[in-house]
Amino acid sequence: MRADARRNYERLVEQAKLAFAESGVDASLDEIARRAGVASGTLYRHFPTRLDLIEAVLADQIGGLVDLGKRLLAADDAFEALTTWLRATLVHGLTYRGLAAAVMNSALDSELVSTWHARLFEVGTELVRRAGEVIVPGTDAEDVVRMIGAIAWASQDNPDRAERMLALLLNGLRR
Amino acid sequence: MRADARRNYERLVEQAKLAFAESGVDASLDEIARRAGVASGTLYRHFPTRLDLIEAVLADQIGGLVDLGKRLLAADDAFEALTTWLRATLVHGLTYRGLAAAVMNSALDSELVSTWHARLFEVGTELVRRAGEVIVPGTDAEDVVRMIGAIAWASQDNPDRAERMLALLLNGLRR
DNA sequence: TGCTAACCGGAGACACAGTCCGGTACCGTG
DNA sequence: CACGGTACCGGACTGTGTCTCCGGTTAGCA
Repeated sequence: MRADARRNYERLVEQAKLAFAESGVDASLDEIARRAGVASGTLYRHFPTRLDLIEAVLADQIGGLVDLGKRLLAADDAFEALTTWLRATLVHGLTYRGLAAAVMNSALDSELVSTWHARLFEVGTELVRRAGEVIVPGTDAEDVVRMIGAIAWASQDNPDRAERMLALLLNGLRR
Repeated sequence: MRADARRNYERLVEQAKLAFAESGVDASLDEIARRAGVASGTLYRHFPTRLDLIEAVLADQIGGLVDLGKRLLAADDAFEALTTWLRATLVHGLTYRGLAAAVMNSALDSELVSTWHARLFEVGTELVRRAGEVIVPGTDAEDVVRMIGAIAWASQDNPDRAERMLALLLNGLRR
């Protein structure tokens, strides 16, 4: 990658962070480009879709979550591990307004796309399966993962509500 | 209302039903107007917002749900009544793709708006409160109502998933 | 230093929600 | 029945945002 390209990439990620924090992940891409001092064509070249930009912005956070998930896969208490992962993922989903919707609509429903979020949810699915003996029999792992996305979506701007909804889900998962 | 206005209103509702069934409630309003043989200005005059059109299309269904809810308020088994309402509302939320999102984003988050859906959810909130002695203490009624919306949102096009998620919620509500 | 391909800027195409003004249709009254 | 007035109409137009594409520029390599 050329120096100017790298510079523009970094500027875009930086301005996207600010814009997402201000008005959610649905912030205008043109506006982000303008703030970064690049043309909109440049933004699309680096980030063909909005999710690409989102994931670039959240790369560190998602990477950390995937790592956490992998560590939890080695934990003894499967339910506790699952709880920790669910909570961490829920908190992640609340990072920016609209993030849960963007991810659920793009990453999970486009089975052709391999994304960071898809990897994150794979780990989660594995944690659900591993807890299989201590949760309600027949629980579909993907259901649980989607429930977290749904809770994040329904409780945007309200971490307390998110926590309460998570408690409902956890209670519902118990045998 | 004049005869031509009534005619146009009915045409719009009819075409909206078809368009929503085809491509969800996010179908282009211009396209619906075109299909109804009226100008887009006419559509907006009758239905200032998309939710107005949605509710006109679903007036009968929502009315029936509100009636059901009121009947359930008189039922002896509060948990059973709540379960019935939650399921009926969830099924309603799956009527059209995107309906849950449209409703949750518009009706519940705009506290200034009195809509059919707001009334539906009021009844639900009341049913949750009424079941207070048989569900987890401290359960926030609005949390539960929003969970239904969230489940509908996360399980679009997949009634089986919706049912499983509802089961998780119900299990989570039990003491 | 010169060449070339990676990369850029930004005008423009496209889609859609929503507005507004001159024209038309309907309905009520005489 | 005819007329007048207002409810209602059509559709051109505006605004916003996503996305494309072509001529111009820059960076990196030989």
